[in-house]
Amino acid sequence: MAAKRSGAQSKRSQRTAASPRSVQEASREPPLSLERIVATAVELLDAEGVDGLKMRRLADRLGSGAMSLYWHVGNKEEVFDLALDSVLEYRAPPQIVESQDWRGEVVHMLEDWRASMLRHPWSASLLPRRALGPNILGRLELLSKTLSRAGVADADLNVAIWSLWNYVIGATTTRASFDLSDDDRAAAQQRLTRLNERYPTIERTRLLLDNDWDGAFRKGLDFLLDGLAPR
Amino acid sequence: MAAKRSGAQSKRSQRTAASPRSVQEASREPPLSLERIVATAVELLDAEGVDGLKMRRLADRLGSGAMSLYWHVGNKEEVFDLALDSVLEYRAPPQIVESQDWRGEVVHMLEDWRASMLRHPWSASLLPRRALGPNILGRLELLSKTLSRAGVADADLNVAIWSLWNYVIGATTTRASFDLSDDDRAAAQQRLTRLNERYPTIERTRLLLDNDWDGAFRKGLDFLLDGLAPR
DNA sequence: CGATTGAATCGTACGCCGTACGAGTCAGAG
DNA sequence: CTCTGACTCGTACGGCGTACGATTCAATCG
Repeated sequence: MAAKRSGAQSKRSQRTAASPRSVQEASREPPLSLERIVATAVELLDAEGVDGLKMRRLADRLGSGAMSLYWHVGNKEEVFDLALDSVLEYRAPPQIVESQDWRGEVVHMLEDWRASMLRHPWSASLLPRRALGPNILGRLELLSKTLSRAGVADADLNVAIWSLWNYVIGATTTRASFDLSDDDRAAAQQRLTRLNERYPTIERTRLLLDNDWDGAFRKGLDFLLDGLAPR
Repeated sequence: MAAKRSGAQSKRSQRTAASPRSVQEASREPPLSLERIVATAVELLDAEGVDGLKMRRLADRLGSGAMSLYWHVGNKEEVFDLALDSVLEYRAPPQIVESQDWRGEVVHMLEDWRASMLRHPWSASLLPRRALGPNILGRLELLSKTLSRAGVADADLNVAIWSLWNYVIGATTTRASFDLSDDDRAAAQQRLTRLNERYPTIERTRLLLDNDWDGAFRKGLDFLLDGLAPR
């Protein structure tokens, strides 16, 4: 049995350091590796979107044959999982010991989360359907720890975390998919105006035209936090 | 030019009423129609999930050739759009004139929304990426109207609506994709326990094992509404 | 040193997908 | 009877994910 690669453990990559560059002096491409594959997949996803990621195209960008990828990953789904988690790394800001400003920390992390996903819009549509990678779990852990230290009872903790998670997921997926061109938005508005008698209220408040996504995210988040932990 | 079908206008289906059953007395299958296609697509999606909907398979169920569908719909994406919106119809409960209980109405509509989507789990993953059909717009309009009558200022209305929308989207997509078997859940928990030193807090509160989705949804929604419109 | 091994690469091929195209069917109108 | 237009469908094409087996090559061992 060939065994292939087993799980998430990495045992590759102590080669470049030791080998004398091999016989082929100028083989331009560095060797394939999980890291390169994931990084290139992210590039490709950024450039072409979810539907643009094809194994053949990914291999082209890597300068390799399509089937070579399957030595490093089990299948295409795994590429999605790895690309998603790789984009969600979070380094908490440096802070002198235990900050008192738990609310600021939560807002900062969630806004960073949202920003990361909007930098890679494909990630928003992927997140809800995928396995929880280490970076995602790390964010949940941080959130949990912060809220817990802020005095939220364990009994309410899960509800609080899921509420915030829901909010972030919803806001980013919506934002990512409603990022229409101005033309599209105008068309949508026209359609809505034509149906004015059916949807008078959302037409009046210009729900579909409202462009201040960042502000709305922040305001809504504040409301939610108010509800979760009244000051 | 063949013109095909133009938009959403329906001009079909005044045939069954008038025709004398045709020559072929026992052509078992009723004729193709948008309604039948959408209804069958929903069945198929329920049975096989998003990836299980193939044009050929859909045609099989309808007893027609695969290409016949393309007379009624433009492409596969349109089938998704129509199936999604068809599943989100909402009939507001009968109520004597203007109810005072705006909060109850909102909660009822949103819980119904969530229930509808969980009855058809594929719909949750589709919703954020799709066009707004009439049923979805109808729900937004109802939400908007109710909150407005409850006294929410127009300036805050959009934020309130999007916050609730985000919450529902996030909760349903998460719930639909985390609906693991007990085995899966146990495996996830094991993995988490093995990494206990990395994620102690979410391990302690059993975040991934918490099974009370309905209760969490309701509680989180209450928190959010508290924040949006303090009683 | 040559033989062996196992990690890594890749060419070919298979089955399935969405759907373009154009030929067929058939009811009703002229 | 002919014509027309709504509707159906068989065939075919290009592209997809990936199974499979051959191939390459550096490291290892007798």
